[in-house]
Amino acid sequence: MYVTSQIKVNPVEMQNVLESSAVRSDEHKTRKGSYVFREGDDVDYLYQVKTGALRLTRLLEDGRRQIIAFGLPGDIVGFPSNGAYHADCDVLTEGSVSTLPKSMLESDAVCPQAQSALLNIALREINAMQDHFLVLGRKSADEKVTSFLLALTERIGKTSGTKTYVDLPMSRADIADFLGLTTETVSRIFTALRKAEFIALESLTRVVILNQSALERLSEESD
Amino acid sequence: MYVTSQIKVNPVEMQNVLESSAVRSDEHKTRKGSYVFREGDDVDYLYQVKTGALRLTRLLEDGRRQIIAFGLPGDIVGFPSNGAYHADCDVLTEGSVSTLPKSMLESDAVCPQAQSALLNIALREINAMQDHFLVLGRKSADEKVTSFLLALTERIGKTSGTKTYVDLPMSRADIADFLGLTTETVSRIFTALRKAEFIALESLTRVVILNQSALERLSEESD
DNA sequence: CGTGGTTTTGATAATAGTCAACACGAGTGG
DNA sequence: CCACTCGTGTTGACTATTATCAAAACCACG
Repeated sequence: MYVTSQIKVNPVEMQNVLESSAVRSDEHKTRKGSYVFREGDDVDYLYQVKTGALRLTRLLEDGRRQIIAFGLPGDIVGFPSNGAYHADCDVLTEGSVSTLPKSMLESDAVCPQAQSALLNIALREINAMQDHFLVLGRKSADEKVTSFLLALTERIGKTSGTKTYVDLPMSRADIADFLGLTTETVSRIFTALRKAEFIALESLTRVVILNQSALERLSEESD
Repeated sequence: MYVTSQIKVNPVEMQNVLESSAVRSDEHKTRKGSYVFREGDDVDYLYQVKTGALRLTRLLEDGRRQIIAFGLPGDIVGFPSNGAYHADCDVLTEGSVSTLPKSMLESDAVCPQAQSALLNIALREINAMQDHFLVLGRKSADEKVTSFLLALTERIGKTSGTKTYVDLPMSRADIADFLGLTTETVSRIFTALRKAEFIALESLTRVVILNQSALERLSEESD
């Protein structure tokens, strides 16, 4: 998951392509805090998130951390580079993933259909990552946080009656490491948004969207 | 081209796969300042840079600019999303590109070999972009500029006798927009590196690497 | 109810941005 | 061949934003 308002494609559709293909997809549970894979491990599977949330992390030698992406329902994670995973992946919220065999990636294509589907997923991933470049490179802290909240709401927000809210699967520190900020800055912006009554915090993790259009304006303010 | 020290893969190898495949690749010249394609255009071809340099740009509504990547010899640009290009691509230094028909991307695979090669290229692209996230999100201005110079030297640097140098195909503003900085900051860092005698500027665009190990240290300083 | 981790808040500092002036170089036309 | 101009790059003074460091508040959990 990236901060992006890309054209939505029905994820179910793609999922179907993958499942209808001769590739068996084997579902299993994810335990909070456990690792799905680690950087450098040989790639055995790709994973499609069914429920719950994953975190993809890379580290700089000195310990600085960048969260590459969050894995939310529908996302496919675990794209290899030279046969190995290139990020750590652990579980933020328990749920389940289905595995796709790595043979899908190989050139002696067991199933060209599946490979084509995968190429399209990879292309969409590239597009989303490019959007995230804009966020990381050119947006202010407020813009980053507000566009993050909006994108997350888009993906996993819920509506009950007239109220729209989103349960954050990740900590403030995770949000900071995803957006290239510090925990304190993220926290301060949450507070400011709360004081402006653009959002409310029903709990630490439940964000109620009170004024979506104000957030949208904030997320791309130019002045 | 991203700021990254990824494992090198022989680009010629991949090129061969693509050319040996039933896909004819048709070479043609690029004129400085002209556009190869624009954001939103329907994708007709992918382009592999033979010589010269391209620039891939995306804009925020308010005009802020982010350079997504530079296209240097060997790079493949023009990956579509939903059938359209998602960045502007213009020519920084005249040279030539070869075109690869978009049919390579399609599922009724004319040539599964080529599609598999393409998937691998896309996966490598994703990997390189993830590295760039670390640069954009977690590195200081000095680290950004020095790692950029090193990566560029790696890609298109030349050695004459004992001297290593690189001719920058892009302006200071381009570097700034690639790294999420301002022109002034990039310029100041160039000056500082020159004063520290880590680099020399033989001309505005020719950077001589005087102290590579110092630059390497700077590019990942932690303090 | 205490303990440990996360979040929030505050005070201060550092980094990079902004705005403005000046320098430099390439190309143009007198 | 020498101004002149335009675009790009550099430098300086100042400002703003965000990071840092430290403390307090809050929550979750045993």
